[in-house]
Amino acid sequence: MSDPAVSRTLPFPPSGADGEGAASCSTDHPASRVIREILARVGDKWSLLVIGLLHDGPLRFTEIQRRVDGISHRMLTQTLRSLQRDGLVSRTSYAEIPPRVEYAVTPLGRSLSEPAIALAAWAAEHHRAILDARAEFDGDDA
Amino acid sequence: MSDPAVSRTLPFPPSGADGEGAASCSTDHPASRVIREILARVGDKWSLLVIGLLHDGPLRFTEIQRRVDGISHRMLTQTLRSLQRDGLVSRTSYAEIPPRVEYAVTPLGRSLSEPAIALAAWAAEHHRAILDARAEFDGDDA
DNA sequence: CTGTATCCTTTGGGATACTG
DNA sequence: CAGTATCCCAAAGGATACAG
Repeated sequence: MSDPAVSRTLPFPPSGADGEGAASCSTDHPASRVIREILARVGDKWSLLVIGLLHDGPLRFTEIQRRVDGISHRMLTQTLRSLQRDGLVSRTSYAEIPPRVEYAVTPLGRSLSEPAIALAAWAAEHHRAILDARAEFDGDDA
Repeated sequence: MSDPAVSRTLPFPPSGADGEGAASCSTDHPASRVIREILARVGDKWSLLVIGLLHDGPLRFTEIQRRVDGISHRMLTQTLRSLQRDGLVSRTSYAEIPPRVEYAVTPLGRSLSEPAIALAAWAAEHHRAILDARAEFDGDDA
């Protein structure tokens, strides 16, 4: 893990001290935009799931659908298009009958796995604590 | 391999060396549920934003609303309730007139900032690559 | 098998008015 | 100031049918 200049700062400077400089940001909330963009990209219901699944190796359309439990035909197509568009997965179609298409994560997509896994690890670690807090909040009127 | 010789466009090992162990999907999909739960929790439009904002220190309701650009009164209440319920932020109300309520991140909420920041760092780092990939995908029919 | 288009239900979320 | 409730619209997403 390489953490060059991204020290343990907060995602939100109190009054807009910009350190990212990702694009043309002349507005007031630079880090907000960053977080918003991640969420817009991988915050949907299936993207991270597909990325994680393909981490093991290339898979065909139907195989992905079989493995990602609950995803609809429509959403899988849509998710894969979106990921492909952003350069996170690659699509390779073979001119055969019946048609065969394989999807694989790109290096960029693979690099996303690292923070994603970190987040998943956090969830796994604190899952119980959240459930406890929730239970206490819900039925605390005792 | 009973596979016809078709040139693969991508140099990808079928099984990457996974060192994390937290989100590997090879055997079952235990990570799917975990990822789904995180996304359901912090994948919404405002939760991470509020968590990040409160990282600096406790803030009052109106102050949060002022700082999180674009959030509506309704969504702020709802977001704070949700975060409080999950034990990520704490709510302290002072019996004064006019009423004063302060919100602060709990240790649990603070621990979430770390992977969240990692994800934000990833986004900042690869933002340009994504934009490039997208531009190429969109207007590639030249 | 893979992909697109249509339909329809559910949910997220903004605006606003009202209460303590 | 902080919170709740109502209304309403737009986006997400599932089901299905159809095409290559």
